Amino acid sequence: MRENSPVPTERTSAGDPARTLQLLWRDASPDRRRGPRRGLSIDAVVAAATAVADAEGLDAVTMRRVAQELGVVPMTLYTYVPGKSELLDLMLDAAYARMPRTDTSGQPWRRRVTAIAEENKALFERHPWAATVSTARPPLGPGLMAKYEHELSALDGLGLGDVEMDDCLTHLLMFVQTCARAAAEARAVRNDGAMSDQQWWEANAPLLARVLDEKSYPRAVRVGAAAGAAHGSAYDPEHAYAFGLQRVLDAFAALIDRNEGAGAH
Amino acid sequence: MRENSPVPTERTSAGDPARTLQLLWRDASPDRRRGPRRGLSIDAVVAAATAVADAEGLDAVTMRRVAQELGVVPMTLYTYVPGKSELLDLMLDAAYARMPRTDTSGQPWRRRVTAIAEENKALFERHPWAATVSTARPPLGPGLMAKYEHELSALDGLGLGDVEMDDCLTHLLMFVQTCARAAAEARAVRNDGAMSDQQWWEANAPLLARVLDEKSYPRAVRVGAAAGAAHGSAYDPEHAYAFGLQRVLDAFAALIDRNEGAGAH
DNA sequence: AAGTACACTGTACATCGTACAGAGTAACTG
DNA sequence: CAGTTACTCTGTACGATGTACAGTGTACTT
Repeated sequence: MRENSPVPTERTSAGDPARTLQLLWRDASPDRRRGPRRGLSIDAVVAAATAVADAEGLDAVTMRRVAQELGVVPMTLYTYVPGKSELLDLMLDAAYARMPRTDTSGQPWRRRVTAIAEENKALFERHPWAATVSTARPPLGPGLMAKYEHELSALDGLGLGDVEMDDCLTHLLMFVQTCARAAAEARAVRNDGAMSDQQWWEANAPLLARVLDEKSYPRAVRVGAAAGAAHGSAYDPEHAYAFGLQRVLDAFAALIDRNEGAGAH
Repeated sequence: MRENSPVPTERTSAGDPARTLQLLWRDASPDRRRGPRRGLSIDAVVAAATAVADAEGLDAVTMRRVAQELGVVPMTLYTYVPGKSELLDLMLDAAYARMPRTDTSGQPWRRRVTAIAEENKALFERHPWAATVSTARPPLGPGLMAKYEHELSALDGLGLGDVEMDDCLTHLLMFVQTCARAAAEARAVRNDGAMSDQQWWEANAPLLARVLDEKSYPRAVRVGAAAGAAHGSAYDPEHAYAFGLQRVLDAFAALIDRNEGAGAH
């Protein structure tokens, strides 16, 4: 039997924001700490948690598991990190910080924007869990800041206003993250139960055919069949990304042209 | 202290797919059932769960809670539904089924597509939890089918191929759902802890100002400030939706024009 | 009247984040 | 040097969750 429950979106940034910021920026108040020397470091904890998440998904990242990975009892982690949410914040910001940022200055804007999309896609491929961490109240750490600065530079000089630049970037990043999340879910479902995509469709097809007559749902049946045939399966995340990215680029083109037209007069 | 853990995306469709389909289509094998009469109905269970989810969010939807709402012991629910995932499937498909579907035939395509977006936006406003339920392996019930059929009709007759129609619809729906999810998360964060958005920023501002010098992140500081000033807060879901929808429409326009151009010759 | 399939109940388990209280250690204070 | 204090690390414990499993009683079929 598979777990069939809601897909949890993990929240970040729960506790004291100031403390969280200090952690993100590694602003350890260098008071000569008294007691025993610390056996670990924040970075070690973050690295261990990230390793677990990369290898086995976010669900496997439990305080118990991370502690075990570090040869320590679970509660020990709480001397490094206020709680699990903050740990996720740190993981995410660290992942942002590690992203390679290719310099595309001088290249045409479509290539620049595509590079941003690809960099984010690569992030979510290396760290699928990152796509499923909620970023309401994002981790305002050095990683996110460097990422934001870098990505804005790809949208600079196109005649967009500051707010428009932010809007466009948000739009693009939401798109890439949504694709990554969908891909991660698709992968999770595939590996989850004993049931492959194929088996699932084979199990559903007969009953579905009986109940889904072409008279009631003519377009749905036709288009669903066409789409299913085009990409091999019910849903092809890679195709959705490729298609969607072209749409986003077209949309930006229209916006830029409009601004140029307005600016030209 | 707030919960700071990952935001769970609930999964659907875990158990036997055939059984799930039977439930979705209410294909109760009408074998003369033997034992005592059932005190409840699937619809009652789904309605109770939906009411809880609407009022208190998906986290409040536990088997214990739904059972209590129905004056029944938790395990009783399992005689109506194989598990929680299937319950979520049923909730979602029922919500799809209830969506009002405005007839926009004859109207210009931008208005038709906008109507689709608005209908989905309204769904997620009435049922915020619906945006957070994962739909890898969506609930292939009558609600989804009716929704799919209806939405395809808005994209019909524009010169798009069948696969393109599906791609466009997927792109649009992913966009709306992502906005709704972000809005739901923003709302959750607001109501979650004792901390309002304002308090959070006020708590963060001093430390952030100290660490975020304009030399290192010139664009980020400038654009971030501009965006924050434009909409009142750090993130304005309503604005992101309005902006993004125009982009999606522009993108569809480009695709349609291209097809017309190709078709014209 | 006997048998059977089913609805419903109660208890129980593993898992999670983390509160809380204790034990030991190193630096500061005198 | 001794005493205090702040800190690290540990062990135990709690409430919550989905649901497996083993009853208990009911209404239909034979």
